[in-house]
Amino acid sequence: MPELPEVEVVRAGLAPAVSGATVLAVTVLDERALTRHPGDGTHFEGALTGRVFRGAARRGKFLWLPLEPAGASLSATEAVVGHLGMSGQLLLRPPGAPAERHERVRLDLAHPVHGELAVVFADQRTFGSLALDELIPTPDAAPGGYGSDDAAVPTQVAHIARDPLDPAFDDAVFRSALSRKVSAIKRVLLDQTVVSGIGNIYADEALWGARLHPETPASSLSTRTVNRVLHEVRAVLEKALAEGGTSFDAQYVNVNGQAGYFAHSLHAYGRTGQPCDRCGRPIVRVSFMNRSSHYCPHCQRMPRPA
DNA sequence: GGAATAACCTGGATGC
DNA sequence: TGCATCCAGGTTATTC
Repeated sequence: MPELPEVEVVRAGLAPAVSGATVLAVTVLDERALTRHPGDGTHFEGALTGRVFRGAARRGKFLWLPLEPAGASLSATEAVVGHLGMSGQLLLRPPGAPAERHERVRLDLAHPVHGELAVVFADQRTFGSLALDELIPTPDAAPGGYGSDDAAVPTQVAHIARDPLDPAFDDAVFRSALSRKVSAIKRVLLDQTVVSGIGNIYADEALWGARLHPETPASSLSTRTVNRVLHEVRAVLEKALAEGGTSFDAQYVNVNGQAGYFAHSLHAYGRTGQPCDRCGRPIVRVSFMNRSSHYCPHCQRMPRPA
């Protein structure tokens, strides 16, 4: 499932291909891919055709492609915002390539150096989406996301917190937010308004690394423990990024359709019944927030109530 | 206002 | 073999 490392791999692959490229044509095959777009498919096609992309940026699991000002919107700044949901893929294909399975939207581009190419948005479970959105200034005047120097962020991403790998991420703000949350630490890690980019896989992995039970109340954690959680979150995200992300099946691939290798490095997620890499006792799986939590009941014990 | 829960969605895996 | 059911989970609307 695309979390921060997977989305960053996609962003890094898209950036050189779309920067400076002109949109020749847009084909919307399934309007369910435009649930976040304010208009219909025809509007999306008309609004994008002829526009020029400036690059590719990302915050958490959201990525966006800023556009050069054009036509009536000379004074406005806009971007195509994308979210991969659970199964979305953004693929680079040669012009005229046959339709991908579950292809929803195709952008035909002309790049000044690379020539013509197609950006294909394919999505099996249709949780992902594309949208044309306005860019607004960031409150802290720092770059809106990784991959862009512009202090701007799409309106649809403005409520999302910065991710732990963002140079502008404020550790003190994160510690303060946790101290006010009575919810379980895993629930807080999945809350994209507190810290972005972490999904079920990396939350389980970071908590395993920090030796914390997923149900531990966030507000009960000491400053030292919160720092340990942050350290583990960053470590697991950076390692996953270096290994190209986590792929269990065909649901996550980079822009060239290749899978990542981080699934081989997992310690907790998806290892139900297998021995813990620290103590050898079996990893357990429990239901949590309509999904699953994987942890070692020996290494990650629930603290006793005060 | 904060926290918890349900709904959205498709296809693979599993059981009968 | 075919059908029904379960499961995966990011985001958001709804409910408490």
